[in-house]
Amino acid sequence: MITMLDIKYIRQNPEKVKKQLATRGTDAAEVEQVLSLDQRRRDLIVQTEEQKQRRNEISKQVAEKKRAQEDADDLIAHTKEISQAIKDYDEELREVEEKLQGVVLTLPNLLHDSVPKGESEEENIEVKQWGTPRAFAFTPKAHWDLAHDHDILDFERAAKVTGSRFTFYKGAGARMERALIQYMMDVHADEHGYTETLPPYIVHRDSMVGTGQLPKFEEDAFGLEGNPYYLIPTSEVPVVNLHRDEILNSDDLNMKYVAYSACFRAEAGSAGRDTRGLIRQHQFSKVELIWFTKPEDSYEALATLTEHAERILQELQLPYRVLDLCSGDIGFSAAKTYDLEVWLPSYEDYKEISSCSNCEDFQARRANIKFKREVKGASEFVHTLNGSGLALGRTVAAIIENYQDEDGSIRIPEVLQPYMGGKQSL
RNA sequence: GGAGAAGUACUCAAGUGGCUGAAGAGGCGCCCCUGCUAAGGGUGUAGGUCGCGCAAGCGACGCGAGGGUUCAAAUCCCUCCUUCUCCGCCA
Repeated sequence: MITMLDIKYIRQNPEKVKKQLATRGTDAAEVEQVLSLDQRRRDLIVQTEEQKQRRNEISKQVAEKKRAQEDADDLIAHTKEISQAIKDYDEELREVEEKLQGVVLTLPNLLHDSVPKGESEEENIEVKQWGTPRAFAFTPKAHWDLAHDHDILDFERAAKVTGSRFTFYKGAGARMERALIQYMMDVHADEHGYTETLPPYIVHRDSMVGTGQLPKFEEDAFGLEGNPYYLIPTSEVPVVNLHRDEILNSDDLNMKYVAYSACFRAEAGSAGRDTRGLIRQHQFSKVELIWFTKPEDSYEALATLTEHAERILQELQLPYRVLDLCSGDIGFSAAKTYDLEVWLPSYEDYKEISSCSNCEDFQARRANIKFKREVKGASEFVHTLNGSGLALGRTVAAIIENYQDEDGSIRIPEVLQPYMGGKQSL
């Protein structure tokens, strides 16, 4: 039985949970339903267990009689009845548990106390700004126009090959994305101490449930027809599930993984938004940072993880800001999230390029990931964190736009030059 | 994809219908001996989930997963998953 929110906690603090979830738009009726199903479930367990205990006792007597070569027909007849009763209780129990799971798996995580209250992204709080958006002496072009001029991104032909919201990278464009992957992986693996991974891009349903994409957001995912598989929307899914159903050694925490992968998102519900360029694609690349920590370490870890992502933006000399997401904008699995937003001249605004979240024990419960402090001690759920370090398509867009010059050339950030054969500009 | 074999506790491994939550060994804990180490002797421990209970505690489930047969299943039957070996195919 998977519990996403601790069912005991809900039972003991129903009002608190209702109030908490209301700030992220969850109806109190759902909590009520959980409570009543939980009550019914426990009643059934008590009843079925009573019967099972009786059956076990009688079975023991039957065994003794049989061994003593005595007749046990009356006892056997009695057990038959009991067994039928058990079957009936178990049947109902199964139904109740299924219903309970159905509801409980769609409840979002509880928020950390520090999360600002708010309805929408309008109410996110800016906690930091780094760098200054460049004052252009000319009218800057959007990355899709620059990319067209340089013939490094081909949206038209990608549409021909696949459909809208796909991109064909070409020449220096393809090279730049590869350079960014290399550069980011090197920084995180070599300097920040992450274990480098290259995960599967396809996972099964349980993994998607484990990290919280399913069952609630089926329409956002790409499922493989005819197979119980899904394309990953982020490498957070395979990497967090790396340790599903495991009890980790306390000495091995914190565990830090960096993963590069392509990510696939159906982007249901975002028709008409960010239709041009690299900003919103069905497939994009991302370098992702994932931590497994002890509960007491997770908020310090969130700060560190966010700094690691920020460092990439700083070294690329891209102006950005950090937002503390409000209750209405925060993701389903997260208890606390900081978004990094990079300055995009074509938007004349900041645009999300990284999202760093502490999921606390929400994913750990779903994916059953625990740790032990001592050999003989009780096991506890770990905390999981994830953050983009960074999303690559948007990084390419940001570089192209922020590094353009009046003559249409695009300079290459210094840290990236060694990864691009020493080239200094396009 | 085809044909075989196997999946038991932290690890290896016995068990083929009832007295088995599961022999044995390793490991691990404690004690003794050996002036260190290695080795030896003794002894102890067995994980997890769920429920009831203020608690001590009690109970249920559990031998890859899920069903079934039976009064009773680690043990019999079915389905699935994984691993290994052989064959085919492929980057």
